[in-house]
Amino acid sequence: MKKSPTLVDVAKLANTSKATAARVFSRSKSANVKQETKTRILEAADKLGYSPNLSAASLRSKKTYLIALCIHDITNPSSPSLIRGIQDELAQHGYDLVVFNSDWDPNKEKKNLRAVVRNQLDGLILQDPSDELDISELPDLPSVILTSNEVFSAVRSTVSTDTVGGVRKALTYLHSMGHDRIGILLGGSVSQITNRKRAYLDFYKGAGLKVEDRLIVDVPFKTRASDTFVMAKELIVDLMRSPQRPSAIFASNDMLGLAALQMAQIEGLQVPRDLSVVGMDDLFSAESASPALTSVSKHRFQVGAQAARNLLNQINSEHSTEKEPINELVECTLVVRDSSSPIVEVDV
Amino acid sequence: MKKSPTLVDVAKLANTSKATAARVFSRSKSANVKQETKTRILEAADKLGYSPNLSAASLRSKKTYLIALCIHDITNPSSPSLIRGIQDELAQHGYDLVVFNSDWDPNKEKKNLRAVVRNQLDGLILQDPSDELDISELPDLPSVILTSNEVFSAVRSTVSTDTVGGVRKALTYLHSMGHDRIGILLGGSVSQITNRKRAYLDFYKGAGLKVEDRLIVDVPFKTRASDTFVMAKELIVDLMRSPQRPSAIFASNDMLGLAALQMAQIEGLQVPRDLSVVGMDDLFSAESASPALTSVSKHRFQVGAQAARNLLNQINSEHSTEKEPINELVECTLVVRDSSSPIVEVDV
DNA sequence: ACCAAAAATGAGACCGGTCTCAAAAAATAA
DNA sequence: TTATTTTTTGAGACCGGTCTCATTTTTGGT
Repeated sequence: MKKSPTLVDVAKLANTSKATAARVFSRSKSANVKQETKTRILEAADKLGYSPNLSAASLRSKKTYLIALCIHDITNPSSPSLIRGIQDELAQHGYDLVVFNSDWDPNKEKKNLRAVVRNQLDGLILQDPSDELDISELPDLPSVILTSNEVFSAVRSTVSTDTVGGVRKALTYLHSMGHDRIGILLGGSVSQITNRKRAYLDFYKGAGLKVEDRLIVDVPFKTRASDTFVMAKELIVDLMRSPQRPSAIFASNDMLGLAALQMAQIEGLQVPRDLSVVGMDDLFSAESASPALTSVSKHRFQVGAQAARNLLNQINSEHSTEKEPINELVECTLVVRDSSSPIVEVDV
Repeated sequence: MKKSPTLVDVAKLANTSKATAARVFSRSKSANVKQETKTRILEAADKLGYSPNLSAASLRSKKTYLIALCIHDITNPSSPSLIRGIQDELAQHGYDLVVFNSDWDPNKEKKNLRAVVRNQLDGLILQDPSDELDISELPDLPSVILTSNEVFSAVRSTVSTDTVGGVRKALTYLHSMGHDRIGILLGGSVSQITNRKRAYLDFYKGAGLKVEDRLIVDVPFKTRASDTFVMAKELIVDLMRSPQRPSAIFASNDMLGLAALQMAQIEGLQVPRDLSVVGMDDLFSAESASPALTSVSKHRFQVGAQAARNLLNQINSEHSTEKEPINELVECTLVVRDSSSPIVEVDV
């Protein structure tokens, strides 16, 4: 690992000044270097194997061209498409992404935010900040928050998913096929659970259906997906074995939907003949399930892309007067597959 | 976004010199600052809301405490656990991770490697470099390569998976349950396919079984998982409908295994009674499939952790004489679930 | 050919830390 | 108390770019 050449070395070899050489490599503004000198410099750089030192550049220019993404857990199956959406958008503008996990630990979350500012990252995309995080603790840099929490949307740009609408779409779909006793599996964070439960109750009320408490199942949140999965399966069996089982189940995320499929099979229920199942997230696991799981897509890729675009706008208009935060809502889409069908008969 | 305070500001407020203040925040070596001065400096920093500028630090110290991971596609379902393995290990030593995707594009791969050196990242973990990448193009920094390609393992540390052993484990398992006509679904890159095909042929030869070409199915590689999935399903149907269908299928990755489960259901074959299916990767999708898919785990999390550990060792022993590269092999493990069982009968 | 305007180049301060080395202060020994 | 060692502190160079601003060169119109 020998010392790598610097701009001065290149300039010297190209017989020009450091400043001119710099202009060739600088990513900011107009170059204004004569074509001939430019090639001379590039040749010199090439011969020396020169590579600009971004630490030095960013020290002066205050730009690292790195964006932070703070999420809970990259292991979560919906993270990858979110990330991809962000990265693809950022890549077009020469930015790279650093991903931080908090594991749902507020302390780790704060620690990550500190790392973001220490590292001089140019922007931040923050997923679902915990309640422990006060808005005053948000670092003072361009940022987009993925949340529907009004506390944050009041002060920062946000992108959120219209999950309430998504739930409504799923239930409307099932109801239109004759299902009027629909079980709901609620999982995730407390706010997610309450949100979706409300959407469910609203729909039931609006459709003039009778709410049965036993059809509403809360699946306690566990940090490890497998744990939630195991727990979910027990609760689902209870639901399936209850005296009057529902003709359809809406799972508020695909993992719960898959658990339902698995238990249905074990319980000898045929999907969708005996039971329709609809999930939410539209993970690849839904597409590859047997039978393929009908699911509500939250378009995570688009959410990521949207957030990145918003962030880049902020970064590029930094100078201008303090802009109002922009709050965007991404619609859900129902993807119908093989796990749902019109109701056939009601067994009592 | 007002100017943030610097070390000099802190030093001034604490009534000490820049150098002393620096010692309090520097992460390298012994501090040797009197307790009293230290608290005085920390208080000053706290009052000003000081946060060290890592760009400046790394310019001088040549350390960014950032590691690069260059993979093909973060969207690949086995990426997250790999990443997590790496991050958890790195986090313990104060390093963060930057992830780059190549999308199997050699040019993008090279571009990413250049970004790694420009950004002065302290180390590199590179997944399965493309054949177009010459070892001379590898950046000159601590690195671990995830590959079993000897070209690379000769010159750099590597961590690879004993996939050949994994295939053998799966086949041995199926054979021990009476299956002697086992279909194999081959997917992924060319080298992956040839590797596993060889393992399959070796096993068949060793077990004294007769190889039937029609039982060996190559699934062409597509960049998008969904595309591969669709293509796979067609090929699998052909296999299932062939005059003498196998009693078991070994899929060289879980996606193909899931496709097999799905097609079995559509074709009216009951798994595992009519057909045993074994996958490879042990994704969460395998656990959540119906029936739960027996799969060969490649322990991606451990692979990541191992790679990270190896890398950190290199970084910490930089000064010492050029070390020999270390090549590590991670064993596979068979995870038996519900998609496989002893052969019941052979229908002709 | 001459002059104004535009384009290209160069000199050198600057970013905010780290690092070396020497000086000052404190601790310990004699 | 004084000499010696150890701990703490400070001064200032340094890392490798970017940025400003002045200077030089080129261009273009007349």
